[in-house]
Amino acid sequence: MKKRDIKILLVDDEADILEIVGYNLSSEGYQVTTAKNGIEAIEKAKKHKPHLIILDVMMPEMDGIEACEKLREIPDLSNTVITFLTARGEDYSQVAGFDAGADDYITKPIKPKVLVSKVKALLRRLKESENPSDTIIKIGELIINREEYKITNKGEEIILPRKEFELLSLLATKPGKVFKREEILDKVWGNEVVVGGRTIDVHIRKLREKIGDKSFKTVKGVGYKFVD
Amino acid sequence: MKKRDIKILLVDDEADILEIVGYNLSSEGYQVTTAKNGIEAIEKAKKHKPHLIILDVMMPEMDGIEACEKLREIPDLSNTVITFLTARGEDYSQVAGFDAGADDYITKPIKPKVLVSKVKALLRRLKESENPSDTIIKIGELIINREEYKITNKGEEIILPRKEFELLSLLATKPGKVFKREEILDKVWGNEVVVGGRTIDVHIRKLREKIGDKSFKTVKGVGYKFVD
DNA sequence: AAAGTTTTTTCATAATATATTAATTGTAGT
DNA sequence: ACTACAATTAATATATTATGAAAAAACTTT
Repeated sequence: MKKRDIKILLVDDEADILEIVGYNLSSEGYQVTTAKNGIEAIEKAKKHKPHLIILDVMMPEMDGIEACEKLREIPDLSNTVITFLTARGEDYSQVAGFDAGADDYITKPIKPKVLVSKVKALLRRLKESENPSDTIIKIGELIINREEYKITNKGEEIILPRKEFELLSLLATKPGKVFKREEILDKVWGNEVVVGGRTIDVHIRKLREKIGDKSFKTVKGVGYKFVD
Repeated sequence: MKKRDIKILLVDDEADILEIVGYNLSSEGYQVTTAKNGIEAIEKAKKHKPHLIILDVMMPEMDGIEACEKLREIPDLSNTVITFLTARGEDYSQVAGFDAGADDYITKPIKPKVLVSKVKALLRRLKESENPSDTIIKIGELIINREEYKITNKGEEIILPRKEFELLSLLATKPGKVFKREEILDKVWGNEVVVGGRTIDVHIRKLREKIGDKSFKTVKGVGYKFVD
């Protein structure tokens, strides 16, 4: 996601703060919306679906904690990061804040540079969870999550030992392609390692048991392929 | 960060200078460590991870510039400010110093007041850039406050030793993700440090005892993951 | 500086999961 | 039906982790 597509909602009852913090974030390229109390915050949050909400704890009308709880109940905002603005040393509000569903807090007095770098950090977190691209391989009903070393087949979670996992990963990178035994040994075992001729078969068999017989096709004299 | 938590490493071959400068900084409330040559400086820097290093350019054994280059290569010291002590008018060493990665220089003869105010200025810079990254990590009932080095599990506060804390922090940054042993060593221990193969297991065990057995899943042959 | 405490690391051993082999049976393709 | 290769099964070997206890190192307190 590009920086200028990131929306931040800034909530504080002091106009000064809205202005200075808003200015700093805007000049970083973010889209900033402001609200001056909890009620307004919820309205605007529903409307704009911001990625990050910066929420003052002490506010008239509806305080930050209450607002946070309400915000957390809005389904569209489940991925939104919420951070509190709190006076230094207010331990109570910090703890209550986390119960209410906040992700972080920033202490007043606010130093623009600190704030901006904190915002960047929070949004980095957001970005990371955004692209699970190449760590995940999906074929039909089968999902291979390389990061979590986890397989999901027809919604059912399967845990495979390392070699099996890697063998499956390999075959699944190109469904339909026949992988020669040699190639499999090379990629899964590493070609220095010498293993007997039937080792691959055994692993294939285990995969067949766990994933499904028809998914693995034997090509006699050549190798194996994974089919959809 | 509180003043008394700020560590300064002072490096000079002249005992007089160590004493007078050290005294002035200590009485300002900083934690001062000293070294009398470059080699010792590197050892102590690795050990103490100072926030500021004041380094004499002219020293026996290993001169300041060489030491500075070496220091800059230590990963833990990437945020450390390094400043040179140099005789007035030694233009050459000043230039070379910046190439080597110094942030500032102080000219001899040293006037304590000037030095102290310079140090304060340098550390102010540090504070602003102070890594405000993911201060809070929250997973289910577990809250990790990296700023305060504190864990709260089901409302109960837990104090963990550094290594355990850092290991937990790492795993918790991506629940579900399997962290390879290698990666863990790299991020928690720093891969220059060599520890035996079973060290990670032992730390995981401690975490299991303290946080809960089911939260940590081992993936044989790969590593460990934190699960919700 | 010494004694005590906590944390970190190591090491040996047990427990377990995973990988490989080997022997046997099965089967597709000529 | 023969043959070459693959499938199967169970037994065996190997690799990897868990655990307990204790040494070493790092910190604290006196």
